[in-house]
Amino acid sequence: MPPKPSVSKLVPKVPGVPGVSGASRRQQYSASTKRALVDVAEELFTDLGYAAASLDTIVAGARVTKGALYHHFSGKQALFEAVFERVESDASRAIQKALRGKKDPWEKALAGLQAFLAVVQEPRYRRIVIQEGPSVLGYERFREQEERSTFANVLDIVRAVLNAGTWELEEDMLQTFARIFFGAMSSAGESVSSSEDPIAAAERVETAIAFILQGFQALADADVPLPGGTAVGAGGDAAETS
Amino acid sequence: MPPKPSVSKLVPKVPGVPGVSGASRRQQYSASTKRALVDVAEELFTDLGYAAASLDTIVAGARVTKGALYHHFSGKQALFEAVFERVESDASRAIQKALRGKKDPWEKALAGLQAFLAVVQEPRYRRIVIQEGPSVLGYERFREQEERSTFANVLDIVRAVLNAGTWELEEDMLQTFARIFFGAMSSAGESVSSSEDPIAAAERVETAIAFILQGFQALADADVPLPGGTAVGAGGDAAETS
DNA sequence: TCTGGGTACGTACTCACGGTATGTGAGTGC
DNA sequence: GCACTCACATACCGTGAGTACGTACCCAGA
Repeated sequence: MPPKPSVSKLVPKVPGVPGVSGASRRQQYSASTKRALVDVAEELFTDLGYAAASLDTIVAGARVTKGALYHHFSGKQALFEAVFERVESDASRAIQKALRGKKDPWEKALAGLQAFLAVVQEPRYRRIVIQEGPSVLGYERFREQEERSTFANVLDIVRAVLNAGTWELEEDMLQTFARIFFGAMSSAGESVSSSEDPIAAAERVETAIAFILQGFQALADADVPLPGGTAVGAGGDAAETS
Repeated sequence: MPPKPSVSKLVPKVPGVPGVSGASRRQQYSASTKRALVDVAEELFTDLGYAAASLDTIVAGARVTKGALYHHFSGKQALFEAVFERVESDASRAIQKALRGKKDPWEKALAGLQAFLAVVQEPRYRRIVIQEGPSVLGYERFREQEERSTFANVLDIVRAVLNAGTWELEEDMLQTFARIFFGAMSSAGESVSSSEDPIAAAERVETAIAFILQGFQALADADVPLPGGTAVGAGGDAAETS
């Protein structure tokens, strides 16, 4: 049996401010419902997780039907990806904003660290990007996305800090350091936000990272080169305590 | 209609070595099918991921039915958890084995780092623990598990290294440092195993971490205290190149 | 040796959920 | 005013997790 006629429900969800929009009414409505879908999806994915957030619940929350959803997105994963990208780009912008104006690399690093720690404590970032991202998108796609947003910021900062030392790093090594710091801060951020005293925990993390950076500085001052070969062995000798 | 009688299929999957096992035949058979389920599940979860690995496929692979599965496990998630625990404990054992005999903290750290990097490149560890773990188990449960296995090793190493310096660290700070290193190495491990030249990438990671540890050592030698307060500000001053 | 009980499954089913096929009316360009 | 298409709504399907229930086999006790 074909679908019943049914009274029209195509009413504008948001009237659309007549300010700058040069799009037609149809386009405005369409964009509005699409945004509504992403909004609701973001909330439900954050609260329930990807698997537990059903499409029925999402479309109900956006007051549309699955037809609308599948018109705008190719499936559940694509919807998640849209949410993911928005959360990511928001995070990236927040970090860049914190970096604005900072010129000294160490100051920049500290500001970036604080901004990153703040971001990583947002429930939506934790859940959607860190927790569910890798398993829903697959690690490859996840990494691609990260690469050109939040991770790019970290790479920037690390580049600034390390090039401020006496060494000239090659790109691969820079990437490695950036990966290490990125992972360190992600993990630290998780532990901060799941701590019972997040403020104190955040301070500890800042202290720890700052300490590591201080170590860099000390090595730079002492003109210690980055060992390029196998491991620490070459210039490091058998290092006892002191 | 009630289920048809059906010919018996309860044949031993593994005859059971009569060596040490003091259990009855029934118990042996039971344990055998349970192990078979976990084996197949581990493989399928690793290859396909949690969501894409259906229970039907798993039980078919283990040549049993869902009845058997639900007799041994309360559900899909419980099965995953069993797999998770096994992978985790294997990893933990591998790391502990690498640490055996090492007395010098720095040597111990390097050995632990190498072992961890090796573990984190195993597909099953990457997929089941790092990738799917947090989203399937939920971050809390995931963390609990990690806390008493792989992370415990890292904490151990960090404790040894940091206490080898001139500082006496309080427990919270140790945990923070351990978290940071744990995250750093997880992330680094991921990047290593998804690199097109994993060996070179692993070397870079070792170099980077060793360099960070060298920084620690330099600070220890210079009797630099761990700043307890807010940030690096105090002793750091505006550090230009050199 | 027989028998009752409990363990270790097998079978058939339900229900929720992601995805699809198809219909339809409001906008839009002409 | 009219055809056409876009932006949805409706009804349906397949799959897969979980469940209810039945049964064969093992083992302990009499």
